[in-house]
Amino acid sequence: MDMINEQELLTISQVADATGLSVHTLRYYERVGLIHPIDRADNTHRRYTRDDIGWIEFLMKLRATGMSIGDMQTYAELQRGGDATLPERVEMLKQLQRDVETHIAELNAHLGLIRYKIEFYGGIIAVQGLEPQCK
Amino acid sequence: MDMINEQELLTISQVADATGLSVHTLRYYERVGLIHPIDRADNTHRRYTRDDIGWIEFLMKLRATGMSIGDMQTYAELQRGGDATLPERVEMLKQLQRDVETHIAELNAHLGLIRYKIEFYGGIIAVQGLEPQCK
DNA sequence: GCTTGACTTAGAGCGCGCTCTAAGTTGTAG
DNA sequence: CTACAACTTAGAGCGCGCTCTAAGTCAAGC
Repeated sequence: MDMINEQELLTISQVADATGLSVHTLRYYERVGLIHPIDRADNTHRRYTRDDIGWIEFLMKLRATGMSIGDMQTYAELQRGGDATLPERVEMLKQLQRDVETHIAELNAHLGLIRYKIEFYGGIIAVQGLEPQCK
Repeated sequence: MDMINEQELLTISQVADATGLSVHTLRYYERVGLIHPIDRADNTHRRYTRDDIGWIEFLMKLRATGMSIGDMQTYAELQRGGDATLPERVEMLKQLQRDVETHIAELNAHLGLIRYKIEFYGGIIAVQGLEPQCK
């Protein structure tokens, strides 16, 4: 149906569409080493593989957890080091896990206060709405 | 025991210590309207009340949920409008609640992947550690 | 009288994470 | 042959949320 699917290679704008990142951001990520140097077709245009997309989607998840670009660079660098770097990567993931757990706990606590305020203010509004009739 | 507790008024650096914000940030928050113009002693130095601290701590919680300075300005402005603005403030809080709930759900999903990777990589490391002995 | 230290202001500067611009190349369609 | 669209690069610019600087005021202690 689609030539692109058959050759399994994607242009940068197709990857942008697929991931939600802009083409600018995709090039920026490659420039700073978050993505390995992408293979080229006709020797200039990037051609991404399905694996590249998988890695980019993983990067986006790391970002969404709050990991900094700097730490992601470290992680990407380790990844390129192969299995020998697995212990270090696991250590980074464990630290991230702790950070995210702490963050979620904090958000839940604040959520409790927000809900309380909504309830409390809601009660005041209800009373305000009643008063004119009561008088 | 402490004169400050008796007069219930605090200097900017005491508020910085109490809240964890820097004196720079406290002045910045006031400048941009997140904090109402603080009363002055000797007509220049700020003197914060306990209520001011309460408000600042609430601001910090809004920030920690990811609310932007812009939205906090809107909220602070409404707050100054008194009870008449309660419905609008409740609407903002309800939107914030939805956003935070969505964010927590996303973090939990990513946390699941992180835990899976820690497990998976941990397994590989264990096998790697065994191999030399097995040979 | 002089120094020290805590405060004041207006406004400049900064780190992060993109985001965009300018100028150029290449490939295809009309 | 020309126009157009999609890509390329190096590097500048931007929005956010602080963070800091410079210059000045003021009060207390030596």
